[in-house]
Amino acid sequence: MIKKLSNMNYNQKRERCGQYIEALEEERRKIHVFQRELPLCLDLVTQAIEACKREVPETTVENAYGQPECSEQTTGECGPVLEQFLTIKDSSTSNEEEQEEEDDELDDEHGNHDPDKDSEDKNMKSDWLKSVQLWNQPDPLLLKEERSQREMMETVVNRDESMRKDPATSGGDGRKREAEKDGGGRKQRRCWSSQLHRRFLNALQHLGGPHVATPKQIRELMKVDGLTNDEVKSHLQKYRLHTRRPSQPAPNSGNSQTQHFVVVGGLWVPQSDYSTGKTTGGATASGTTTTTNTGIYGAMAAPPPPQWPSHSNFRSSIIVEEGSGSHSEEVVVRCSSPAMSSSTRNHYVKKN
DNA sequence: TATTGAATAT
DNA sequence: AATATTCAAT
Repeated sequence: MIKKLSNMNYNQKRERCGQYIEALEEERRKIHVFQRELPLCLDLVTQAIEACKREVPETTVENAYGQPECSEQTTGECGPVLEQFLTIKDSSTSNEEEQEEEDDELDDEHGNHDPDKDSEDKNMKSDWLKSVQLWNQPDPLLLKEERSQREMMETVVNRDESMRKDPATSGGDGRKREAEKDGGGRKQRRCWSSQLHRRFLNALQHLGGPHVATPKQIRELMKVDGLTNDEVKSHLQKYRLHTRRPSQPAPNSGNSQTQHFVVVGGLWVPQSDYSTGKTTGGATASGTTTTTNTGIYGAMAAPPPPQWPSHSNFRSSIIVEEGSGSHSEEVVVRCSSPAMSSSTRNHYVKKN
């Protein structure tokens, strides 16, 4: 009896998986059109499909008892991905959402099981862990090993929640108390972790570039609570500064401008950052990629492009569209971002 | 007043 | 260099 039941159950689930795969494949077909704009998307969907296929077809017999779950308690890697996509599927086809999820997801993945990375990446990892709360919470002494697992899981599940939770509220002493205590003291510095910065960039992207994005908008898009307008403003200011045309401060000697950039929503971003280098299929936007590339965020540690220190978060340079093609092999991808169209301050399109 | 960008200050 | 704060303009 029970046997039968569970069997049924399994078959059902299996069927569901099949349907799911179909759905995914359809989705992939759709996305495929935007291969250039959403290479990561494509990649992820592809991966998901593959993962599903891997899990479903084979394990017919053994799994009858083992782990009938296809989408629930899946083993490690597949789980999160599936859930992610399920969510996406549920929330219908909102491109922006998708994109956002994408990025986060991507980061997670890289931060977790990318094999080839060392010193730099260890930093990344711990950083990633620390920035589960995005703020600099004073607990660098905990062992990463144990925590990593636990927190990773937690984070994957309700990553967003934990993020927008107020640090002061959740046990840690935030900047608040000190600030309150000492009325005249300065605010505690906000540390822009790469995660935070990523969200920043993301928002920027959605808003159509640093020139059109406004601090408030950015803050709202980032959905990181506790984050202040002023903080964003400051960060934005710095970003803009560093993002200007590298003219004087770049004593870049014979640096061959071989950096490949991608314009996405008005954002110039090193191709490596955008396509994460881990492209499957032809997703690589025009295969110029120097495969050695590594980005700050994901699994890459590329040499600082034009003038940025490698430890810096800002790796993109905004360059207003101009034909003066001094950059040899730039790839221009235009991504119709919602904010691009609706913005009173679109003056950034001004050429030269 | 609220928001913003630039200039300063730390 | 990276944030915070101040200031003037909108």
